[in-house]
Amino acid sequence: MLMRRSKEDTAKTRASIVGTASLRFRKNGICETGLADLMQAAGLTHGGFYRHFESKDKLVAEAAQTAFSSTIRAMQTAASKSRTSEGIKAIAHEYLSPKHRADRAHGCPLAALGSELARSDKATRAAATDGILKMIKTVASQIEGRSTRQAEKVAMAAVATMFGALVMSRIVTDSEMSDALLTAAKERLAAKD
Amino acid sequence: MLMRRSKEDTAKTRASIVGTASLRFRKNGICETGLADLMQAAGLTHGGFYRHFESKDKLVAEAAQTAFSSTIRAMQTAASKSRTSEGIKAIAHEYLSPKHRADRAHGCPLAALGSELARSDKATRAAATDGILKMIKTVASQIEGRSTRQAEKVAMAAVATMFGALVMSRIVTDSEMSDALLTAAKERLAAKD
DNA sequence: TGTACATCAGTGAACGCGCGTTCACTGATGTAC
DNA sequence: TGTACATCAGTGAACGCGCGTTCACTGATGTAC
Repeated sequence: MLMRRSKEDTAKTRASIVGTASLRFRKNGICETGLADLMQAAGLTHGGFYRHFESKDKLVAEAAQTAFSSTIRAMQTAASKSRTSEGIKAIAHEYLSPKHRADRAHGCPLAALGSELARSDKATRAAATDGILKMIKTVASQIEGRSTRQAEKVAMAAVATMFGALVMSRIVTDSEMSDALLTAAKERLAAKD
Repeated sequence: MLMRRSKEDTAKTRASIVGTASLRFRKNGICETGLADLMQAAGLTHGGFYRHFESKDKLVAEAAQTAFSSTIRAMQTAASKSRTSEGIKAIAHEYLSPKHRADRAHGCPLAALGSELARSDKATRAAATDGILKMIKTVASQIEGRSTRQAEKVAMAAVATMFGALVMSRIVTDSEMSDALLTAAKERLAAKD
């Protein structure tokens, strides 16, 4: 049993708790995820939690930020693989895929936790706001022939459509309807307006 | 202290529990709402809960159904007040209003509980599926000049856009951005595709 | 560079609390005769 | 129609459990001399 670690180890432990939390919150929900389980999943005992975080709420804010970052990165990667004119289609193809639908833990935190985030404290909502804005800007950057302002408006609606469709596709018990929701959103995003 | 009630009273009590639950779940979340608080809000003690429901999960499924019904009714009412060609605009105007954004308890359960519903048991998700389908059909009935199948596809994307935008507008801490999200979705829905 | 000591990451037991659920009890309702 | 009794809605105390959080303790790290 090792006690006090080097500063490097401490930072690694902290990052591991945040990373584990960002997966488990997305998979099972924030309220439904206990700190003891979480710490065990990160290979630690629950007592040590408060050496790294003031409260569960503080961890939630950090875990949300981490989750948004990784989703934004995935969107940028998807877009970078195609011409700008096809960028939105590429993002939508990944976002609205059966793979993303099936893997909440590694997917968009907005889709995994949206309604819980709306009830979270200021710090978590601020982190989510930043993440949402970056998602919108990422999508907007793929829109040609419009002012930044107009492109962002279109991007806001596009993100809403993708996120809304993915959540519904996850709720629905009818698999044909679930697929249809993903397809309908994809077609809508591909259409000129 | 009155004991056993008439059948009529029993039915009223049951309906009151479901109604109270549908409000409180939407306001505070399902996991965050305790049965003791819930029963107290309905004017009862917690012990009596199991005379009406097998478990909390069973109540959740019924409360979801109730919440969806009232939202669908509101959509139908909004649409019925305008010409069919303007029906979607009328629905979007209500759905994407600051009033709806501010009042989770009486609003759309998909927006209030979306990500929690995705993690709920089969019965609750089945109730939500029914509600989502009826919402889509309500919107689709306002679309002219398309086959039923095509109208439903467009309606799926429209519901996704409205629901997604409302949830984001509730999360965001920047009130200008929150308004912009509602407006952007409204404009997108008003546009011909 | 080597030694003495303060720091603090991590442990594991314990805190009070509220959770969903169960149960013995009460007494008006509804039923059987 | 009137009486005797079974039903069961609602009460309030209790169940075990897991929650977020606290704390005394351990001992390697990092620092001061």
